[in-house]
Amino acid sequence: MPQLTLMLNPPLREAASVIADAVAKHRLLIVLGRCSVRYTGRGASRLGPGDRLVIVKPDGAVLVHRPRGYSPVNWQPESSSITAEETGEGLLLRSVRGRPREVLEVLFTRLDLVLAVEGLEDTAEFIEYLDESEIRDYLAEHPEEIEEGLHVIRKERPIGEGYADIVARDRAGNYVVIEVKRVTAGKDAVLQLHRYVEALRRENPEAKVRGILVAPSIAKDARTLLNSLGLEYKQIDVQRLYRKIAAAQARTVTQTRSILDFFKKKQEEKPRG
Amino acid sequence: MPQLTLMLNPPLREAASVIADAVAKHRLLIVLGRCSVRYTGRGASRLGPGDRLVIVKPDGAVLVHRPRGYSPVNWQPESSSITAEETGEGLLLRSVRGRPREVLEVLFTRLDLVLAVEGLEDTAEFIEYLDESEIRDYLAEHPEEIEEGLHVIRKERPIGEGYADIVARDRAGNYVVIEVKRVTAGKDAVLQLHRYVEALRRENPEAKVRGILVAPSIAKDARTLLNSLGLEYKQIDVQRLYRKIAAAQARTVTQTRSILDFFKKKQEEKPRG
DNA sequence: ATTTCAATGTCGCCT
DNA sequence: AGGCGACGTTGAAAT
Repeated sequence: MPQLTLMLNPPLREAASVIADAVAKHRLLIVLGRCSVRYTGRGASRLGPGDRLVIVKPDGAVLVHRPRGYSPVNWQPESSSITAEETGEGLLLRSVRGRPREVLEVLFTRLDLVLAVEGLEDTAEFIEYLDESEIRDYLAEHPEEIEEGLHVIRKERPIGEGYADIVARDRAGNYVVIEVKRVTAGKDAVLQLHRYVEALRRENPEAKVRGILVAPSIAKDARTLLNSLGLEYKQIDVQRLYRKIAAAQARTVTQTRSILDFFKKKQEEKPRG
Repeated sequence: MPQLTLMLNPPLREAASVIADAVAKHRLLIVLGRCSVRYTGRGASRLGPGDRLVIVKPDGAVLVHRPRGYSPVNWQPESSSITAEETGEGLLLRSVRGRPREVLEVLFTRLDLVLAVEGLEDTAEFIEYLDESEIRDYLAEHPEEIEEGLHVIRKERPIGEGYADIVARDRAGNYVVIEVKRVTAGKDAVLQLHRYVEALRRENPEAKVRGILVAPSIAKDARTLLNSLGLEYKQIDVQRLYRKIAAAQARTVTQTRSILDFFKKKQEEKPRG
């Protein structure tokens, strides 16, 4: 059970030592109060006084959140070194990152709440489904989803400066470079594919090399660009593929972290779904 | 002054109504406790039980933070609709986003702290310096930093599908497309420049079009690609440019949000720096 | 609403 | 440590 050290509306001086102690002992620290923020590093920013929530994690990550929005207005990644001290202007929380050198300073002029938490336990594994690699791996196993007669040579093939998702040969023996996207493909995806096709052509000047962009949809301009580059587009239904992936895994040995877990739990949740 | 509603180690049932009330009234909500997390939407994820910090902002943004790391393990952007209720399994906090449809569920089995905050005030303007546009604008005014004799035609010129940072003519009358980066340029930057050069060539088949990538450094492979595409690279010293930008602004009319403010404050801070 | 691009992007993987 | 690409990228600006 986590142990809490809590202060409500503490004087700055009193809070300073508690905060300094908390960060020194790598506790989770939560501070709510009125502050100004300064950041200098890769970029630079200033933020005048306002009520904000500041979080310092046991690993040294710092987050400054305004009352609105998903993203912190300022932050510092893990392993920043942190100090806290009372100055003439207020309570200064200072976080310094080494490489690249970046400094984040939060100057509190009023504290509403200071909370230090010790003994947090969180060892659970974070499990993600439905990412691009799952689609890519399935399509590599089942290239007929893209085109009949495709024979996969390899996945994640290093080509030139990057990696082609899948390289295959078609029925006629031509090389086929396949780029997979799980979201709408833009021209960046088209150019990525183009680059791999060109690189493979340079490697095999005698061979014909096709390029197929596989995605649930494609932006209009990206489609135009794709056509002009002589590339092809194959639409896929991501949801349908996920179901197939789950079904395929159901037929194989039980795996941990299987996409099956995802559908199983969905099932339990909504027996009528 | 913000008003706090605080509960320590509250029973789930009791907390449920407080939490539901807080989110309904768009208060900042901070919850610390043991929970599991499920997300389904563009992707999908599962996270087993562990101690976490959950934040619900007045605008409906939701953040689930583990004890380590900068980024939330799960989240929901602003304007998600949120409900909280006690179920047989625990206290379920549910956030639903409309388009795209995404559902985030946090199931608490133990609560260490529940805090609702009303009346947060934060109207200060967030001021950023040293972003790309500042470099671009300065270079457009001082193209000699890139090459002697350059004459800028325009900035942010729409070309093909995007915008070239700067388009100029060199001493020989050739078109010069300039792409500016404030960080190490990768091949994406090279390809971006290449695309603009090609587009301008199509627009002006008779003209010679050069392409210059301006960046503090360039990745090795990106350099190779750049060379093979017949493009050029001009190194810049970003810190030196910033100083020049500040100096240039010092000579012009006072502006709000000037980079000068940034250096001024630095000066005050370190009179001997 | 869609497209495009920057970002203190962050994060993970690989060399 | 550097390069590379995915990300539930997010966010802003322009069309």
